[in-house]
Amino acid sequence: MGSTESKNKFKDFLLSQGLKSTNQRELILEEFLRAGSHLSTEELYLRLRKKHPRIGYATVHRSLKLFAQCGIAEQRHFGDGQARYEASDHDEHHDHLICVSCGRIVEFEDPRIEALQVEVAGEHGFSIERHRLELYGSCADCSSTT
Amino acid sequence: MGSTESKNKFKDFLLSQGLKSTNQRELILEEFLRAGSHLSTEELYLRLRKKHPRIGYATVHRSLKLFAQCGIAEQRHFGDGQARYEASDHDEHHDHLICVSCGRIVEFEDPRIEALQVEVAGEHGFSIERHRLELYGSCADCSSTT
DNA sequence: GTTTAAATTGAAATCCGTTTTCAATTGGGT
DNA sequence: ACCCAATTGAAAACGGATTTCAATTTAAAC
Repeated sequence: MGSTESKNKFKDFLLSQGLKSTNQRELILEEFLRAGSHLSTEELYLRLRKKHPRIGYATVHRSLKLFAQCGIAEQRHFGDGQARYEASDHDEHHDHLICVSCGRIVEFEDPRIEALQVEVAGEHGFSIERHRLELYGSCADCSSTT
Repeated sequence: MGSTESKNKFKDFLLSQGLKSTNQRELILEEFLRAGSHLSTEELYLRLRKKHPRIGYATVHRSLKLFAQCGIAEQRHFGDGQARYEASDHDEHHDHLICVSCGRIVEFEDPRIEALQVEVAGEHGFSIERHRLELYGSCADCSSTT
């Protein structure tokens, strides 16, 4: 999903919900899209504060929730206790590789794994809505340094 | 891992660490093993309190951490914001199916998925230490009721 | 351009699960 | 029985997420 596309989608969402388009929301969305992946609320807030010191944490928090509601962002939890958000691609789902040493996060997808998940769930009578797959280990850089 | 086996392992662990075997720890371990799977600290605490009102929440919390340290329990997070503990089988790893409607948690394992995970990680230069796979959907009971 | 009602904002307060503090108690080696 | 270290439970502290509320801003109506 392109940057412009996300912005339009967000505007449509605001309109459809009777919500208002504000300067803060635009700034936060822009920084969110620019910053790239897997930011926590805190991290995004700190980045924004450099250029726009008057934006409050609560507004960043609320904006991220709106982004998630309207489908341009997704909330993730990687076990460090804080929520992270990523821009959503929507058609293509992906999972994550997380380096336990340096914290690097790599996205991947594998249709074979997805297919097996559906199969296994079916064997237990479940129909899957969504899933979470995270692989924790050492990335190439960190493996070689040890 | 059997109940007796877990208890012995815990006692060995306590000894090896210079920690003490106390009445509370025994009671908490027993209830934990009896209660079965995926309890939160709060839930275990409430169960214990019925029979042993003098056991404090903090002690339950600390005991669960000890169980995890010594390998007879594992901490899990299923996205409802609180940690859950399950008795660990140790040789056989398993993943989880979670019913989003009734909260039922089913364990499963699939060597084919595990193998693919290793393969995919390798393609990105990662060596896996551990992983987390959770499938969220509707169980048979809840699917039929809708 | 004004007016107006409703939504939004930011600072601070609150929430809620987790973890720590600390004085009192208990375990277990001597 | 004595001693010292570990343990306990109540309460406080913690940390991230969320809410409150008075002041401000939006945008629709006039």
